[in-house]
Amino acid sequence: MRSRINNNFFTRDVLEVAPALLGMKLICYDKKGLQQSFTITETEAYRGEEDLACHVSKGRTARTEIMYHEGGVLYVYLVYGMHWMLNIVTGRKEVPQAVLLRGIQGITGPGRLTKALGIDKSFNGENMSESSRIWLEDRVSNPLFITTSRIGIDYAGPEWKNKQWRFIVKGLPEK
DNA sequence: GTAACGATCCTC
DNA sequence: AGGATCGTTACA
Repeated sequence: MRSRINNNFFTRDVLEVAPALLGMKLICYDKKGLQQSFTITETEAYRGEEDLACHVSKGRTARTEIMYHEGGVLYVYLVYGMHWMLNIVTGRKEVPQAVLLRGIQGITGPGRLTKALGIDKSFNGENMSESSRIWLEDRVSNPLFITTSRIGIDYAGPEWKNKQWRFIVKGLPEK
């Protein structure tokens, strides 16, 4: 029996948490109230105000306030007017970081992921170690993974664009 | 009040 | 290659 991941896991640095999420089970109730289970296959790290790809680099605002919370809560926001992005806040209080969930088994792409799970704005701020509708369960083994640069952040400039902060389970089936 | 811009995805 | 589509943000 796997156990629910508690807050000690999320309060670590995002660069530890992002790869450690690979292979974990994301349990979530869908729109019909049915419990669904998904293996996490792709994540991306966003780390602090100095990281020009991270939303908090543009200042502490109403939207990004949740990233300053202690790790373990969700940061959900809308991009391009139509896609919800699901992030897990990490690190200690006042240390703004988050992991973007980009893929789960059978589904690639952060927008497709939230659509499949029924994630929307109502999940913003949800606590992963206490929520009754979404949580994580420990992995059985540590999957091998590769790293690449992050996607869709050209505006952040080469230094941050080139950080190998995207983590993908190795050997995923094609499409 | 207005305007610009996305941590994307689908279709052509 | 281009369009969809709207919340957030900055600025007047």
